[in-house]
Amino acid sequence: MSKKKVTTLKEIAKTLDLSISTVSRALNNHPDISEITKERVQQLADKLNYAPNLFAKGFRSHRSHILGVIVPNITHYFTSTILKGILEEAEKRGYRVIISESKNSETKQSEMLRTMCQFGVDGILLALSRKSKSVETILKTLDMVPLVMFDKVSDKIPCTQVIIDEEIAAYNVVEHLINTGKKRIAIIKETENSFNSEKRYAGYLRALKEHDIQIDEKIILSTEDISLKKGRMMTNILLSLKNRPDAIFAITDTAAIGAIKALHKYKVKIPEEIAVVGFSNSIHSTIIQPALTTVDQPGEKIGKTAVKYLVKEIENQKNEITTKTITVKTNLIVRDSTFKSIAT
Amino acid sequence: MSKKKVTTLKEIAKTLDLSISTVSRALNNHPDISEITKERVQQLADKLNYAPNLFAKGFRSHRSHILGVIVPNITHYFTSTILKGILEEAEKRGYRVIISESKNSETKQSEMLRTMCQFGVDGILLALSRKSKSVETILKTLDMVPLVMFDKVSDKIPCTQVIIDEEIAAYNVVEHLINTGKKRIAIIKETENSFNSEKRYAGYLRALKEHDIQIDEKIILSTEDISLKKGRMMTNILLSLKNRPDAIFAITDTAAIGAIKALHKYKVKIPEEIAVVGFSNSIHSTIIQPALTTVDQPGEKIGKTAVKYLVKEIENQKNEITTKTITVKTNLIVRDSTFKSIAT
DNA sequence: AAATCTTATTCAAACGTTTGCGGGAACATT
DNA sequence: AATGTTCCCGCAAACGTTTGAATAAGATTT
Repeated sequence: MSKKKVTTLKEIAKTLDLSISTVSRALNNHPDISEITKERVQQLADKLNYAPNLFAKGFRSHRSHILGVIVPNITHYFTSTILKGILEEAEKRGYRVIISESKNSETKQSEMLRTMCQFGVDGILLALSRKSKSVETILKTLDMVPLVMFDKVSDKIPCTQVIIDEEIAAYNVVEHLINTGKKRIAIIKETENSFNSEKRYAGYLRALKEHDIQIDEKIILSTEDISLKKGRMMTNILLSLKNRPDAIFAITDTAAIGAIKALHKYKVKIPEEIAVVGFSNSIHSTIIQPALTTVDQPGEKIGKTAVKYLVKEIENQKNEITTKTITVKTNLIVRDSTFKSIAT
Repeated sequence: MSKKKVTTLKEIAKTLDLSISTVSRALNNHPDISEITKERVQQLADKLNYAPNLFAKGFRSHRSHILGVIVPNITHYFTSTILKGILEEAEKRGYRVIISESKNSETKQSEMLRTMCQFGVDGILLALSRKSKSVETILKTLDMVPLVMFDKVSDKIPCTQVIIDEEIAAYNVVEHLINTGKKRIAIIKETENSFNSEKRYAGYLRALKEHDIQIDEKIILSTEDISLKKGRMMTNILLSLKNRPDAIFAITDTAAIGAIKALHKYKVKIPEEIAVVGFSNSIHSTIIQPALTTVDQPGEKIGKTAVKYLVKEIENQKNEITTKTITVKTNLIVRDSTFKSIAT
């Protein structure tokens, strides 16, 4: 029964005995139109529940007021908080958002960039899929439509990027561990192809150096596809060392939880014997026992900021490429896995 | 530098010395066009990277090939898995998806329905926000555009609905508890305005009745806005009873986790003294100790099914209202919180 | 040889909106 | 009375596509 009886400018014009253009201008508050006709038009429009045909509009103006978002996986909690921010900010600014999952496949990602361009989005927000080696497609879309990257970015792409202060965050983590008396801090990180992991690792190294702590390769563990299981496995390795670490910094909350589970199994006391820190402040971090010390990444803020910059670029006529990098501050959240509060 | 140098039919027509209509028909594989011109046109189109202007197309055909999705909260894991399914199925069928969060506000939900209609989506997928009392706006949009509801639905709205077998799932939960020897099964549910909670409660009651177990109002607890904290509070109440339950069925995983935390605090053995079951198979359920027995809801399948039916309705010319209710099967996942496997 | 049918193509209208330009009316200025 | 201004408003083109109807040329039938 979808009777699509939509009102158009023509109808309003006819019943009010005006021209279409006058009606259009009246509704757009054009100065050429007298107040009284504006009033008449507005009233009838309201009564008839007039809504401009977005297609006709976009068709003429070459503006869709749609933003495209590509992320590896919406199911990931941190990602979903970013999306929340994106949705809110976009909506506030009169944009719709279409979302696609690249599922960590580079070919899928490229295809999506292409179809989104063709679809006519006004701009694209992109979080890189893992192992995005070739930036060619991205560069190509870059001169089709404004692009802002967030979270997972690459310095090979000249565009504005919204990220968190990975290096500083990691530095703070390690410094916190040192402050609680830890001297032998292990790290569980990803292999080189993860941009974020590398930066966190850099923060780890700097913190150790600045606090005059020897770096020991034996307790620097890398893995591809980091996960809970991997965190557990890596921790098992650490436990088998003659010279065990007294703290584990896992580059990811899930890996940290894996670490905690492994420590539980071997009845290692957390944090007394070995402290554990994660990264992300995922929802799990308060579920696990002991509650996990971690780095809170303000997802919504990242999303909002990214939209803000993208819209600015869209509405900026000059069409210049901006390559600004915006860094959003993180927060170290100290919980029982590194420092037991009196309450417990 | 966004040089929007897009190829149009006109260009192709001119360089090939054909009319625009011929080119259009050639690309759409119209039988009137000779094979050799079709070939010529196709080749040039490929070379020039021609992509039809979606606005012009939608403008004429009144089809946007966009689906609108409204959910209370994308951040909720179960919801995000549904979205994943929606995205995948929609993409496969050539539709884009725009997503909005109603944030459990009915007014926001109404507004979104309105703006989505105005925007020109071809169909809407809706998960009701909590406490959606007035279905008026929904009914109104219902005769503007095809609508399919999922997860949180209402029987007051005549449309196809994709849900899970809440009642049976709950029945299975309770039966499982009975099979493990439990005789005094408490339930932590939501107050009446939650459709799903009511159905689960019905399953609970039926299971008890069919197994000749007395229903005891003292261990039937309701709360508004169920949460981890509420789960913990309710459990505290249960623990304070003279006649404690030997199992707790929390209508929600998070509440179940709250229950487990409360039980931990009072050193109650799980499952020996009190077993705990949740509902959702959220990611937390394997993080918590002991791992939580829960009901797995196939989110992706729900999403895919919903899209399937919506698209069918969109592409069905007859425009009849269908009010089918599709029930997707759930799976009881037994873990340590009700039945310890030998391994542990 | 005229009429009819095929086949391949073109014409032109239409979708709903915006916008530059032009024009008429009213009013003020010379 | 002629000119200039200001204020409102209408005309018509344009955006890119699809599609029914018209056309032209060639093949087939009468």
